Amino acid sequence: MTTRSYRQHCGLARALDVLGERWSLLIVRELTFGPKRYRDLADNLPGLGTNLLAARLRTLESAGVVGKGVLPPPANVQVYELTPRGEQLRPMLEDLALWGFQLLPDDGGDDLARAAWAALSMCAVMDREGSGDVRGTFAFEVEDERFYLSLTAGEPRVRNGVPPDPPDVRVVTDLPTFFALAARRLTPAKALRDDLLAVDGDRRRLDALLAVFHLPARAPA
Amino acid sequence: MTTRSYRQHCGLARALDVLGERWSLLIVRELTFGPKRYRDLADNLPGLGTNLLAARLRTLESAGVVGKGVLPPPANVQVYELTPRGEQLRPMLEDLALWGFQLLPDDGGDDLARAAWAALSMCAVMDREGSGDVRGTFAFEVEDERFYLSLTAGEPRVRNGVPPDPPDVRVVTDLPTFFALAARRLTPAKALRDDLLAVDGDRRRLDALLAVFHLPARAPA
DNA sequence: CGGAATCCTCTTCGATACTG
DNA sequence: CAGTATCGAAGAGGATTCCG
Repeated sequence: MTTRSYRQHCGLARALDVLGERWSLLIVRELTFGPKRYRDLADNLPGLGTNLLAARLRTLESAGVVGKGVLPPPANVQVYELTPRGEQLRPMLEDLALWGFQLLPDDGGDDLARAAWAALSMCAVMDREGSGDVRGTFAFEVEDERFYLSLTAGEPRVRNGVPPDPPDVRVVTDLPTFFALAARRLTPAKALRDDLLAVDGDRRRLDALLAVFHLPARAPA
Repeated sequence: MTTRSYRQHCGLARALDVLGERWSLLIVRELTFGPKRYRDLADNLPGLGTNLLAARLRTLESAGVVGKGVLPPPANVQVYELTPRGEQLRPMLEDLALWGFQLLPDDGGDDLARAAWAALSMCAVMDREGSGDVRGTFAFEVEDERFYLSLTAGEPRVRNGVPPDPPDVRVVTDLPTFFALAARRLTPAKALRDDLLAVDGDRRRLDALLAVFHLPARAPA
């Protein structure tokens, strides 16, 4: 498996030698949410064959973008995680996500959707335009997804799993409601009234959070 | 030719549906230097088959990233150029170029090298870290390449061809010397002494320009 | 059972030849 | 000059099997 190269002495071409193959950047996206095991990566990337996943991880590892780690006991399982060099890619992924967001159809069709992916774009917006005075840790449970958004210190971040410390707000909902809230087609108040949403903690923090999320408008091709 | 998609309702995945195929971002890179004809694109992207180039241009065009234009008379030839949506990609290309730069081998091997590609990274550095009080238009003639760097108003930019107005400084050199200057392994003074470089105009401006170009250090894999 | 290597089919890529 | 047509080679996708 001799890795293909553009053979150009150019930073962009070199970056694409490492990251430009199919699925590579989506693997990096998954790892921006925190360390993941092989199986979880495969589950979040349907269509990616197990042989390719292994090959991509090998390529990314030898380029110093991802590394293998071991979760602390009692888990003791092997996980893949971003190295510092991989973490450097986060702002580029966010920029690309915002750029691509304008090309997304309003209706997702039957495409796979994950709330954490939308949360990544939200972080990107807050990174770039500030998050006002919204602070705190927000734990989300959207169908089978568990992730949390921390706006405590530094940059906003989405991480998978449950927060290490009790969150300020805990939000339980389903995927359509989450997307409707993010797109501001629905207010938390109305979602609560219709029993589409459950909130633990200070609800006003959630209102404040959603007020900052003005994702860019979508423009059709 | 039904264009392949990741089928994920995610901005990044959508961006990669459009830009993630082989060669696409390098085509965009070429067009960041200004409008180009089909042949010039093909010449700068060896290894890219003409059928693929046509296919990529079609895909990029239908995604609203590139458009067809016609050069003003008497040229009257068809060119491809970035649309505003394509121009939005410039900062991401620059970020990726800087990220990939650290992975470039010191010795280019027998990879294709272009001075304009290095100039793109230089612009990226100046974009991010400021260009001090360096101002002006710098025309470069590096072997068969003609491009210019403008630091007049707004952001630094590299464009191919010759500047519309007479440049403040005109620099003629060869590729190894250009790279040595950019990497600061060589000073303009010494290059001039060794007859590797010719400068028209205020030479101190060139010194000032090169002083700003501290490209990131390269770290091997 | 999770983490991969193997096999096989299908699509895409890359190079050349060809056409308006 | 600006593409289209063609074809062998390489890569992707899916199922299955192998290892620990």
